[in-house]
Amino acid sequence: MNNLQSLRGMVDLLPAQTMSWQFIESFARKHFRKASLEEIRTPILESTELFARGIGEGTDVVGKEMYTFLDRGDRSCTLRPEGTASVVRSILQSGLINQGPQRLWYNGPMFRYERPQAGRQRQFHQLGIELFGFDSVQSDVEVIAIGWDFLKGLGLKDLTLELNSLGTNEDRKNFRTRFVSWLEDRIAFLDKDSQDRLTTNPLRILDTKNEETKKLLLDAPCLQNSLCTKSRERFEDIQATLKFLEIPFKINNELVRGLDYYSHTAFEITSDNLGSQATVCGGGRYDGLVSELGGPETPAIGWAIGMERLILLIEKELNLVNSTPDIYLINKGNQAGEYALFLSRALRQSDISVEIDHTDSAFSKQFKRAYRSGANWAIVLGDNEIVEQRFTLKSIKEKSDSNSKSPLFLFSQIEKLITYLNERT
RNA sequence: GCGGGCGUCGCCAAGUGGUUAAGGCAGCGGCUUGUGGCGCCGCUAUUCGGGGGUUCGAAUCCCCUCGCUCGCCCCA
Repeated sequence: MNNLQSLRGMVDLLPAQTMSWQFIESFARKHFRKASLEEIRTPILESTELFARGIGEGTDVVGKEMYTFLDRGDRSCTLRPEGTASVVRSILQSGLINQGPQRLWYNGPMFRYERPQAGRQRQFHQLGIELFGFDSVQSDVEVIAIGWDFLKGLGLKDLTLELNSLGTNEDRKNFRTRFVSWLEDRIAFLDKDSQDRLTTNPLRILDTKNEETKKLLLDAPCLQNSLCTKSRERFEDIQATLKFLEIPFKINNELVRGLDYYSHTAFEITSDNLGSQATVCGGGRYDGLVSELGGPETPAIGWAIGMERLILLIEKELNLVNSTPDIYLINKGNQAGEYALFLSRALRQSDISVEIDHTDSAFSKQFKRAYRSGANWAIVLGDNEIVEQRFTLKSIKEKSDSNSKSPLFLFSQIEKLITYLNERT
């Protein structure tokens, strides 16, 4: 291997993959348009402070996963690790926040300094939506439904919607106090990771993978019991509304989103067809974020889909084929090459896609490539055609003998050819 | 940051101490100055991720290093 390689965790999207990406992106645009969401595009680079304040100093993302550096003016800059903080900053800066509720979507690269594995890269892409200015139960459910319908609409199966409520900041504070003191009494029975988290991020202990700790936690105080009546009723309303819409879900009380700004509704859509990183869509409500970043108190809710994970599912569950040209233009000889160029422009102007063979190699080779190109038709231009002022059209797809007697056309009759092709394809 | 697996041609690979490193795909040329997935013939790695060591002899054994990959952590 030479040393000109992409950086670790930064991957190229080769022609074999871009078909799937385009498929998802165009489906997303249609889907979001129907949901009356507008696209927003924000810079990839932001001030470090935005993420530190928005995501939370104590989180792993801010603590050890950010691509942060000083620019030439000694400002601390960070490649965005997620989209929400930037979107909030943008609507505050532009004043959109004062123009009524906002319904937005975005799509773009995000960066986190982690060890790559299946379904995780250092540069990855998130497709997300954010609604600002709504606090109703219905707005939560609409956001979930938009995500659910999007993934279902793509044709994916084996999806599970997992749901939890984190309550208000107040609820979580109360729970944290009870939970930590309960754990401190049993600290000796905790695994090492959980002991560490007791001081850094105790709520995440609920997510432990350690079997012993899991058993221990069965008797632990749970967040649900610390929710105030209002929070609890709200969560029940969410569930009832999802049932009304016939969107299946599973309550997962261990679901604790890793970013500080979440409150009330938290959800993930997972798939069995991913590796250990099973979450394809994650989101929730974050009523405190806008004010945290200096704006007016504004309720907000959204989600993000990991594009690479979605691609994994699409490639596994769907069968997309790369596009092929309509016509492969075989030509040999300098003059034929010039005519081929001329002809290709006329055809392309009529929305017919054409691939020209520029190799000037033996006709037999060019035919082989024509076949492999996947084109339905081949046009042959050589000395004979030049002399006789015509070209030969052959069907590649229908390989019958009659095609060798395909009609001939004068150069001046390109329109006839176009009509003919349109009728045949 | 911590574990496991793996690096032989553009791609997929066989080869586990002994003379010139299989094979397949793709590519190029020919059989066939101009007609189709096939067939046949020929060409394409002085070298096995990189560096050092052991040995008469290393792709094969040892050490170091780089990279990829899967998992932990965490998240999309």
